[in-house]
Amino acid sequence: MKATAAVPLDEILKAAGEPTRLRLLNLLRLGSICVCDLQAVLGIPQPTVSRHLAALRHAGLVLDSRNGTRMIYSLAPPDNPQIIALYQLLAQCCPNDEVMQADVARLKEALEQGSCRVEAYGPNHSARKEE
Amino acid sequence: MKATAAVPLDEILKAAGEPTRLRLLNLLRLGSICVCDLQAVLGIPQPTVSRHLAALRHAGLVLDSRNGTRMIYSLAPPDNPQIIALYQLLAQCCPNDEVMQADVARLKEALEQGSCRVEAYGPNHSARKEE
DNA sequence: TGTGCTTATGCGATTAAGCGAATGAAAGCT
DNA sequence: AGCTTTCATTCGCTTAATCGCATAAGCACA
Repeated sequence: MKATAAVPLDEILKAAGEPTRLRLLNLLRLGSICVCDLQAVLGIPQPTVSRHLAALRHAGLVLDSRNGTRMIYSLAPPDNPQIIALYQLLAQCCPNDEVMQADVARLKEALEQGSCRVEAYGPNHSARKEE
Repeated sequence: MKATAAVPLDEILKAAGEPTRLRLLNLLRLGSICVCDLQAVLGIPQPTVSRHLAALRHAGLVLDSRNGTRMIYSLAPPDNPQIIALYQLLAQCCPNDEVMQADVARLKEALEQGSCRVEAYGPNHSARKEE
């Protein structure tokens, strides 16, 4: 029963080392979000969002779970040193980034309007890993 | 007098998200090392080492200084949150990597034989930044 | 089954990354 | 100056990454 299949550190950093994927990771720090909401916040085509999310999933950085027709994405649980350290890095650096600040602002605005739904993390959070 | 010219986080992660560059960063955690010694430890062609070091330098992750015919590379000083967080990540993850363990072992072996020279960090450490 | 909504994937084109081999460039030594 | 050592850069090539567009696949509901 292995954890996240031990993704090499260079692959983790490569997955995170892309502007759009960093924005996705930053948004997912707030909770689980579906693809269409992520697309709306980022303002980029849906296939692009989906592909970047797939890249993050292959690197073991996010998990997905289906809710009806929607795929809910969330950050992978910090169950190994690499993920833990990366999340610390995100927590320290993302709040200083203007683009990410704007993303969070748009997400919260959509939240108040009820046009999207961010599920906060909880104990009963079943999500499949990898592939 | 700005620090490291504020390299975006995604560029920093992209620079670090490559196997050879990660090995270079890990070795430089031990001190400043010249190109030829890095080449010997990694066992890869010299132009390849030089190119990867240039990529790390453009990302603000390493500094270089000339000593005679040799270029001495060293980790950039942790003068901003991004660099600090990255170094924490390296410190937590690199010791668990077998390849990097072997690199360090080879470097220390070369050190004992006197065939290379690692300069530990000190106060009188002048190195030029960027370009 | 058919329709609509949401997400994933295939395809083609563009761009970027990486490497090997050769060449340049800089410094020290005789 | 000539030679050696050390390092950077160029060229050509191969491979990988990214994107836009179109299309397929999965689910819900009538």
